[in-house]
Amino acid sequence: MLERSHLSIIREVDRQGSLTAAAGVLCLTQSALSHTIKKLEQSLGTDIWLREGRSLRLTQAGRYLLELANRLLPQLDRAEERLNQYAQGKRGTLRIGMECHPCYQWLLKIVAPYLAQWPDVDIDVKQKFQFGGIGALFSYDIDLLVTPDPLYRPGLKFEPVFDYEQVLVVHANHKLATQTYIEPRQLSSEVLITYPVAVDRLDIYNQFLQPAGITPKDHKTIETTDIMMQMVASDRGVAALPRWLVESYSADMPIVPVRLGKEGIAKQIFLGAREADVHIDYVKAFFELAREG
Amino acid sequence: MLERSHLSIIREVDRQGSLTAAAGVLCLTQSALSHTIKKLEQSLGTDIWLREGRSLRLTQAGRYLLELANRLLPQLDRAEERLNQYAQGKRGTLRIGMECHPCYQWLLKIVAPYLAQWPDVDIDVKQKFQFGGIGALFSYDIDLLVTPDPLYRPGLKFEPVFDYEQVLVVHANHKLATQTYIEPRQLSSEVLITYPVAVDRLDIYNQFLQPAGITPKDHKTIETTDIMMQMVASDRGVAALPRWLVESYSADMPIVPVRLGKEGIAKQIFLGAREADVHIDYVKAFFELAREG
DNA sequence: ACAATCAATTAATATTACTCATGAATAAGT
DNA sequence: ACTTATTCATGAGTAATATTAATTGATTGT
Repeated sequence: MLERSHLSIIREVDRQGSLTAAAGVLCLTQSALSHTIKKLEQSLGTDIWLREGRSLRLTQAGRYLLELANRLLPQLDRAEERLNQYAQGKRGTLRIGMECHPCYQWLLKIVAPYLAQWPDVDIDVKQKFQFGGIGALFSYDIDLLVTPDPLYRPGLKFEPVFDYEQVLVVHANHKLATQTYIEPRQLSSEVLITYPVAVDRLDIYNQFLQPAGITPKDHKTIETTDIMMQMVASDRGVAALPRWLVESYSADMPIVPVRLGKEGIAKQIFLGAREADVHIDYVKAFFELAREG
Repeated sequence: MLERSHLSIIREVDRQGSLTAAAGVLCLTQSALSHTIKKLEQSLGTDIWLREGRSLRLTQAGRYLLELANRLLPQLDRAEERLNQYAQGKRGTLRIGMECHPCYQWLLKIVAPYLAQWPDVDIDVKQKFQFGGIGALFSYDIDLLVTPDPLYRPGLKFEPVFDYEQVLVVHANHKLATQTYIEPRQLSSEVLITYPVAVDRLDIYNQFLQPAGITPKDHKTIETTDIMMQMVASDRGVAALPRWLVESYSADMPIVPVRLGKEGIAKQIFLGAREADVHIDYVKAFFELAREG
């Protein structure tokens, strides 16, 4: 079998011009080299060098092998270098899962400085999971999970990364726009726009409408935050979103936030990872940036 | 040091899904494998697999190594094959991939004089590629590619080797047989016979029918040129083929070529190879013969 | 709860690779 | 022409490494 060491020998003999010199560079005795190449030539069934006096000249097969060595060895060297980076936690791919539509804007703010700080780490964001975000973490489809519902299970670690208030967003001229806060029944005549996820995972349902036994007049689902805001801005319905997100849009659009219930709905977003991974440098760094941001 | 055997192990464990099975294929005991990979992981300083119960899952470093293995091992295999041929006094084997059904006839014309000129070179023709002809070139499954769609990428070299006109071939008594050229809509009542490849890779579709928004009455696919010609000769349908090919059949069969559109469809066939190979004398010679032929 | 399967471990053994000492051939110096 | 130095090849002994067989512990499926 043609091994890497054989290719190294062929390259080094070519560079040094003699077995003895090559042996020195390769940290072997001349004898060991001589034995090795003899065995190699036997196993290949063809000579690699023509012995001319006390010097060597490559055969055709030898030239071919030298070419191969010059092509493959650098790749192997680079691979080892990279593996070393993996080993030291300096390089990797962070696959981030998002279970929270409006968090995307927040993530972007974290990712930019992160990429600058960790140039050898790639980031990949996924938003669909067959068995939920937790399942995706366990099955190694993702490495980090951004979610409002942490599920504390052995092997996983979650940490709150930011708090916010979930508010109702309505058109500036909407009849609810001037209220300090609204009650559930005031939504029974409204069109509610939400992201397309299961109803029981929407805070406005499970923390506001359902306890009061209210359903809105109509319920529409929209994938993207931008479009959702525009629907609200054209008074086609109301939506429940983070206050900070609403405020970032309200400068450009006729929309206003209204508190949901007297106390408001307080929310937290968590960042989760497999416990086994949290000690990795570039994972740890992401948590730190997330905590600050 | 990352050796070839390590890459083989990583690839085989991935293929077989378990150490025990891989050990069988690699002619090792399970224990030997376990020892080897443990040592490898230690020397790399990073795990390659996560042990989950009794199964293994690749880490990021492992996935990287698997990729490396899939890229390098075929090259090493190929090299050994080649050295074996050197050992037997052969120059090598030219493995030619064909991505163009009717080019087979053209190839045969080149191959005959080539074999006479290079008695020590064997020729092998392949027609199916898992990841396309370009992929087959990169992964060293083939050395030359005959294709109508050259993809100029670093490391590859393509050269046009012949031009021809793609024509419609119809039965001699067919109503279209006497036309100087035909328009797309004239095919809407015809049965079109093509090779079994994706529609968007057929010139008659993407250069003739689709721009005009026409589809034929029916579409049948046939593997072999001979049968296709016989179908046309028995007036069961029409086909689009190179003019020179049609003319080589038209002496024996009642078929005639008809121009597709006023200007006709001009086509070029390219011969491609890895840049690293084009200087090899017997590869260069093939290019030269192809250019002349 | 049981049998089956898999990976890890241990200790003994076999194989391989290396070194040292030496020899034969070649090139260079006097 | 005769050293002298250098280079590669060889053989025997040894050190290093790889492999095996047997066993354990854990996990999975029935």
